[in-house]
Amino acid sequence: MPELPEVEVVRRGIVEHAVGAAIDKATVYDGRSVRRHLGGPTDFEDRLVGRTVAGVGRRGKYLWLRLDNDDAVLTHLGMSGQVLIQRPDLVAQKHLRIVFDLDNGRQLRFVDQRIFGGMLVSDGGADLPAEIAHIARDPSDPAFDVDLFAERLKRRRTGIKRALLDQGLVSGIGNIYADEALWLAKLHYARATDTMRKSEVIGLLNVIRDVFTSALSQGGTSFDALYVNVNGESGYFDRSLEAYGQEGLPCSRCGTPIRRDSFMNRSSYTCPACQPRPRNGRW
DNA sequence: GCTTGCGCCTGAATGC
DNA sequence: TGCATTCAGGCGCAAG
Repeated sequence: MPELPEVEVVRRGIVEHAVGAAIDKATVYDGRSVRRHLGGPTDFEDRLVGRTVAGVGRRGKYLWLRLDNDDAVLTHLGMSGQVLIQRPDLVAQKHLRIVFDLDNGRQLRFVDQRIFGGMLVSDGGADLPAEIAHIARDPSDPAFDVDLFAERLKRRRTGIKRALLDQGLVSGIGNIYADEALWLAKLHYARATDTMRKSEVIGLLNVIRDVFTSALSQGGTSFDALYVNVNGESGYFDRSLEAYGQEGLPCSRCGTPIRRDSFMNRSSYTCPACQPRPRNGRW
């Protein structure tokens, strides 16, 4: 699924290939991809015709097209979403859900196999859509407030992984990203947030930033004018994972087999030696 | 107010 | 072979 670096790559791709273009026509092929747009598919389409894309914003894994009337097209890729900029004559993808015909001779296509993602028109949301005002900044955002984050962690009564996955606390971190960051920082997912030392919090944030930065430098070259890369299998799956999905394989630091635990209806991977379970851990 | 768990989806992988 | 079941995941929402 697209992780934070991939979403930023998509944002930059849209900036390059769609900003300044007007939307001649919008077509929703699957209403489920706009289910969060309360006015329904027809209203969604109608409100975009004639609008110009003035810019592209991002908060966590959410993207939005800033429109010239101060509205926004809020977009989330979910687990399998792609945004493609293509020629209109290219054959439609199997899971093509939404198409914008742009006046620059291109189409902006939203393709999403599992429909966990979607789009909606946000009233007056060009600056920051109200629908995502509750989403925190990501650790690579210059305005991310480390002190505030550490303080809020301290007040939580939960485990560090839950906290990392809570987009209201810090955004952009999914299950894979969380497991890899915790492995790098040698922290167990059940570590109680209120026992975290400031230095540990800072170390964890630095690890997350490092992964983001290196992924971004690699992802930035992987698309051209006709394809804004959001390949669902790119990014993390191209890199070598240290913990996620490595059950039974030796930890690259110490050789202990990586273990898999069921956690929050999904999997968590840890090195039992490098990341020992805390005595007073919290889920 | 905070924490926890469900349900939305598809298709690949697995089980019988 | 073929059908049925399980699993993966982000996020909104409701229940605790």
